[in-house]
Amino acid sequence: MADADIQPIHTVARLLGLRASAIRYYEERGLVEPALRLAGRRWYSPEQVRRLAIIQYWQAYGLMSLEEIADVLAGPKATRGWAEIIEQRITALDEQLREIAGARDHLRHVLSHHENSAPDGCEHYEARLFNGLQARNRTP
Amino acid sequence: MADADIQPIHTVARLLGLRASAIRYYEERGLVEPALRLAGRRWYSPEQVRRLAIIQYWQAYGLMSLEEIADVLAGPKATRGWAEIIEQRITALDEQLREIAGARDHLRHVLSHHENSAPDGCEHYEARLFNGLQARNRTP
DNA sequence: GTGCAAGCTCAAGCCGACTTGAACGCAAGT
DNA sequence: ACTTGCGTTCAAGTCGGCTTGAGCTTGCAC
Repeated sequence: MADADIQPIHTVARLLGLRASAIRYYEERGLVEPALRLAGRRWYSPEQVRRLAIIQYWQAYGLMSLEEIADVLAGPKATRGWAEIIEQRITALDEQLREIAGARDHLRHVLSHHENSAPDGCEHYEARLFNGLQARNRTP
Repeated sequence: MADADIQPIHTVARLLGLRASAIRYYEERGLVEPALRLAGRRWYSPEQVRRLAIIQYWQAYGLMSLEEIADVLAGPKATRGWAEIIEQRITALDEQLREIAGARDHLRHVLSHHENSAPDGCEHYEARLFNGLQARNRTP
């Protein structure tokens, strides 16, 4: 019954909505390995499929780079900064949530107040636009 | 007094936290033009600076591609789908907000429940991971 | 008038995340 | 025996968004 769960690359790819080439690429980058190779061909166990799903999930919308995912998946044994990476990510995601919500409201505003004009040249923008700026310019 | 508001490229770049090369690139892609050229050199009015700020704001976090921003900035006169582009973006941003919030909670969970183990191999994941999958696999 | 920093243009390079193409391997069906 | 159809490797290409480098021009200070 255990062997029935093991799947070839295209099956996994189709299940996850990935291309086989992407899976091979993840392997090349050290993120995942097939459970087994038969005559050179890759076979994946449910465990690896889950791992691929995690990779895909974390990587969606560019939330984490493959390298960061690799670090996190390697776990505490391999990476000193494991928890730190995740904490940083959480902070970054919170920031990102605020930014995106702001951008969305901003677009809603454009839609409701500027139906007959290009969206630039409106004073309503100023505040939001340049608030963001001040935040960004603290660093450089 | 109006002329006092007009600024050369590096001043604008510094103000916005951009590189001059990025501003030239935006111009090449048709997103912005200097108000004036003196002996070939670019000078920007507050209007253009605002436009650059908009570009930067919308482009942050890959929320919109430069091409989409160009379309939206071109306005109703130039683009039939102006409002549609923005509506699509709003929808996409809402979706993105949900995804990112989910990912953040997910990471929080990893942090609190897996301090001593690699984050894969945990059943808590399954639901969220494969829910997302089902959504993604409706299309292909 | 001589330097030299800053600007300009144009082409090429870079990064991440893949995809694509060429050339080949292996196993099953007819 | 041979074709079909995935599979494999490795190198090179693609895309977006810039950056960098070469080679030339300008503006300003001394």
